[in-house]
Amino acid sequence: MTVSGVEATEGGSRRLFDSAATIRDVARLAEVSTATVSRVMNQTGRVDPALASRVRIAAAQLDYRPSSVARNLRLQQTAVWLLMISDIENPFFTLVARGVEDVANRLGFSVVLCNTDESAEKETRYIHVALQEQAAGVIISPASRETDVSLLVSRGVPVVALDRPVKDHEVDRVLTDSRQGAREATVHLFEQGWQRVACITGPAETTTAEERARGYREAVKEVGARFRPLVAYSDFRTSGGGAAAGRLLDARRPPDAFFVANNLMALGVLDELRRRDLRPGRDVGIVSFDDPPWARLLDPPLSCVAQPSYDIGVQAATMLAERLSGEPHVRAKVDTLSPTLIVRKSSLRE
Amino acid sequence: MTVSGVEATEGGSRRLFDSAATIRDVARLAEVSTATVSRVMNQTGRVDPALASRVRIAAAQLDYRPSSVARNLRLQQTAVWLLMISDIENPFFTLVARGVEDVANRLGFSVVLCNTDESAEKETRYIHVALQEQAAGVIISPASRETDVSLLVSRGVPVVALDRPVKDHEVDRVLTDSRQGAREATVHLFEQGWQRVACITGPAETTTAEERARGYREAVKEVGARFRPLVAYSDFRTSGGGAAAGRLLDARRPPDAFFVANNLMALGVLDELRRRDLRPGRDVGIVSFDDPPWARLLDPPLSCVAQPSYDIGVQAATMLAERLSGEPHVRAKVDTLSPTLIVRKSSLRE
DNA sequence: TTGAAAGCGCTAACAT
DNA sequence: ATGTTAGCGCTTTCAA
Repeated sequence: MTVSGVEATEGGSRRLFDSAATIRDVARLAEVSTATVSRVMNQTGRVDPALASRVRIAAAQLDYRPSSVARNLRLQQTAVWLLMISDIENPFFTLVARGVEDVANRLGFSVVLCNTDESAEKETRYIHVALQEQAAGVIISPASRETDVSLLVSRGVPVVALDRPVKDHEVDRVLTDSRQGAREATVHLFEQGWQRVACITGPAETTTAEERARGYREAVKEVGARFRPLVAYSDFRTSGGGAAAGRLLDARRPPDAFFVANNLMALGVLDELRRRDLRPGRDVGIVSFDDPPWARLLDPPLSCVAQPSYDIGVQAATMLAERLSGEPHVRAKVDTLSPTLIVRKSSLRE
Repeated sequence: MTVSGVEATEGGSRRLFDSAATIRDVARLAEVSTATVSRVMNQTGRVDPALASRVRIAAAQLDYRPSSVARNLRLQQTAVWLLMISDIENPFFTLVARGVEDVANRLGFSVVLCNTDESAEKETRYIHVALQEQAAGVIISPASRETDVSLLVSRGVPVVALDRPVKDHEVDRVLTDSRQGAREATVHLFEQGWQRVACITGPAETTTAEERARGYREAVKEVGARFRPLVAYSDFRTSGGGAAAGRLLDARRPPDAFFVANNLMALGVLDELRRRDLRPGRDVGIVSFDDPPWARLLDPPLSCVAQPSYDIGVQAATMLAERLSGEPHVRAKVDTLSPTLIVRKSSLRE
């Protein structure tokens, strides 16, 4: 933006916009040096109370707000965190974002939300943005396990991985025990008497997708099911989930139950089931990862593997804050939170 | 963050982190002046092809990325837009955000998402952030009609209001015709034979809440209903919607149908109905504003007044871009989009 | 076409 | 305790 706009007119110039007061304006008005103004504003160094109050009055009078741009340039650091999430439309991530934001704001940091859309390219772009804008720290839910944050790490920008780990093992991370959640959900479905439980998971590049498929496979083995695990890889999106369910149901031996690896895909699966007049709890069993706000409202209500989304955000933010204030040399911290199986009617047999 | 970290050790110092290459490093390596490097990087001014390629090679070699912080300070402007939305958990706003983002990115702007939580205080804080960070422009969904963006306007920062107008009438805005949508929805409910249609709307400070209540009232009058309009003011949140529904249903003469002014509150209302064993389409009629992704999945599916959310974002972003490139003196533009009533089973009588 | 140099607004080392 | 001043990395005028 143009902070101070001056328009040339016949015989002179006219102010279009107020221009922001600078530290020099304040210094002039308070009849002190800019150094003193800086000291007063930042509460650094000792300043005579009389001078200090003159400065404060001048600042107020001019509605002075320090330019963070200039400050950042001088300090070579900002108070901004970049939060890169893979899908802003996924309620799991919006809740995580809230957790991050709440902690960050309390500590005086601003959070910039970036949508990577599970795209490695967008991800790379945003990593460069973080570098360019001198982000103080980055919290990222990586699009794939190949996501490379070494650029950030080598420049000394603390990184915390969320939901999924990154290639670089020296990066802090907060994860959900996907495997365990998936296993519980699958075992539960078998225990309810469903015979052929299938799994619809996300892209194979993501560890969450793999771990959830793995937990499912373990469960299939554990209960001694007499069929090969049925795993459909999809994309963690609504449409993908529906399509995967369609394919599975069209097979020669269709499943009679689904463990779906996230809430967006569950939406698609449910849609497909409805289209085929298959009622959860009667014709098919279904459990989804995540516990979106609408899960309880469905008829029948949707059984879920709930993650502590908000807490995941809080935890990640806390870790980042520790890195920023603490020793840079302690080993990477890993925090694994446990999901909870919430049994509702969609997984029970009527 | 500390871009270049040097740690003192016994008898020397050791680099901890790579430090970013600056324009001077590139100039030195390419054996040209910083001015030339700048000209090459920005494609401004003519530069001898030989020099230019030397510069490009040097830049690549050093993995040089211009510091946007320094650039912003020099130019007194950034390429960042602030998008202030009132609730990140509301799918309406996340879709809007996508629309804004897509346009912004195409034009080379970054979008910073800020959550105001319908709080005037947070809103004010973020307005100051925008000023301090020298945002190129601001798109805001104001918490109330008292929201004061004059600070931005007077400093020449273009503002576009979204979903709701702001006090200052000279601000561009893109709105949905709430009144019309509400009227249609209410009339539709009456036409289906529901007798006492109530309205659950948002905070009275917001124009959307008022307009939706107004459309409802007009409809009540229009159909010649023999009762005073039943309007419950709530907070646009899930819990608030449920509470409002509870109060209405506990009254001496409870309603038999609801027009709910947003999707979050509808979630709460539906929850409350279920708790009371009131089935939409059989015991009560219900239409909600917004068309969240889960609306079709409910049983019965939820009738909605759908807004073109994504397009609203696109439109707002386009307006902002026009302001940034165009004459600052044209009058405020207002764009009002029409919502669409989508009839599903929740509003029909079985 | 190219380079030297000023300056954006701020902080901090140094001098007083 | 306060002021002077250099300089963060960049763009741009001005001079060559």
